[in-house]
Amino acid sequence: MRLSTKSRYGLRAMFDIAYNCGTAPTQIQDISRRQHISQRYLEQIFQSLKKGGILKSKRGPQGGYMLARAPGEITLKEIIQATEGDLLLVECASKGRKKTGCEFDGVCVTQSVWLEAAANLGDFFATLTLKDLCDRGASMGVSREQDLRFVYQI
Amino acid sequence: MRLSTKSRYGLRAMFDIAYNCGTAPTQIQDISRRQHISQRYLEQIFQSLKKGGILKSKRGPQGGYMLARAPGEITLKEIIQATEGDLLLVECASKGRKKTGCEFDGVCVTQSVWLEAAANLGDFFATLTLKDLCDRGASMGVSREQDLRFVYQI
DNA sequence: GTACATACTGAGTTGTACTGTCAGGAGGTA
DNA sequence: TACCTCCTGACAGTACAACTCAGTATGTAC
Repeated sequence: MRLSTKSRYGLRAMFDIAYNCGTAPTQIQDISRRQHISQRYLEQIFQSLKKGGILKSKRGPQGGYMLARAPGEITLKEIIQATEGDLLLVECASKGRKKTGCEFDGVCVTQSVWLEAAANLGDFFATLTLKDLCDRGASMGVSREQDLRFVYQI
Repeated sequence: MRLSTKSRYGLRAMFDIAYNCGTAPTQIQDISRRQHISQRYLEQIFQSLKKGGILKSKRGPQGGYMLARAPGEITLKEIIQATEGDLLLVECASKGRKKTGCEFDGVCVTQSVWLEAAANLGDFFATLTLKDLCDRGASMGVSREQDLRFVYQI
């Protein structure tokens, strides 16, 4: 049971934007450099996050990506759901979706367990926001990069 | 993020043993038939469960598999750990193990999140035992198979 | 309206781990 | 000795994750 790298990278990138930049658009190449994630791959991940409604983009010079809402309003659950597609532990526990094809669907003791566990995990991630991560970062002393563009623009 | 089929099948099989049979050895072919899991594949899974110390086996005629402890003493956490190998959400959050190779190891905000989430999930599975599942099965009205061997042995 | 910077899209590639299958061996019981 | 059951390791196929690439669209500045 592993989260895909899309979730791991996605969370790191979202944190990176929230932590290093305020409301200014962040370019993908900067995030790529800071987080050591392939630029091309990040582009792909960011499309998922955009579809999830938690990331906005702006094209052209001085363009880039920015959070769609305030960091305190974006939960980790949303981020993981956007990158992972869902928050299920097993395929057959997709409550409310169309039939799963499992012959034991509905009369399976373990199915109920997977459902509860997934809900449990979802609740945990829902309690955390990007702002919480920023606070952690600050207290852990994670270095915060100055936005170099302003330096050169003086 | 999905659990492997080894965990799903493993839990189903453990439940099957606890639910359908008491202390008598259960043969793999019976479990295979009831749970619709390939016999060969089950053998493989059961080796993991044996290594985890929650399943015992007996060879020869009237042999089979039995729970190593009482159903109330076997938690789902043990079962999943035995089949899954661990209970991590990401590779880099393997607390206490040797270095993971991640360049952000130790100074990563997200790492701490994955650790907590995994601990959370582990705690959830630790609160449930096979006995709990049997209770659920009974109240859900899951059919319990009579042990056919005794019928034919009259 | 040209040049440039940035995001956007979809198709390709590669590796590896999951999900089994198979053949044969080992160990008990009668 | 015969049979039953578990045990083991090797093997195969397939799907998916994890990227990579080429090219396109769209916005800003001059």
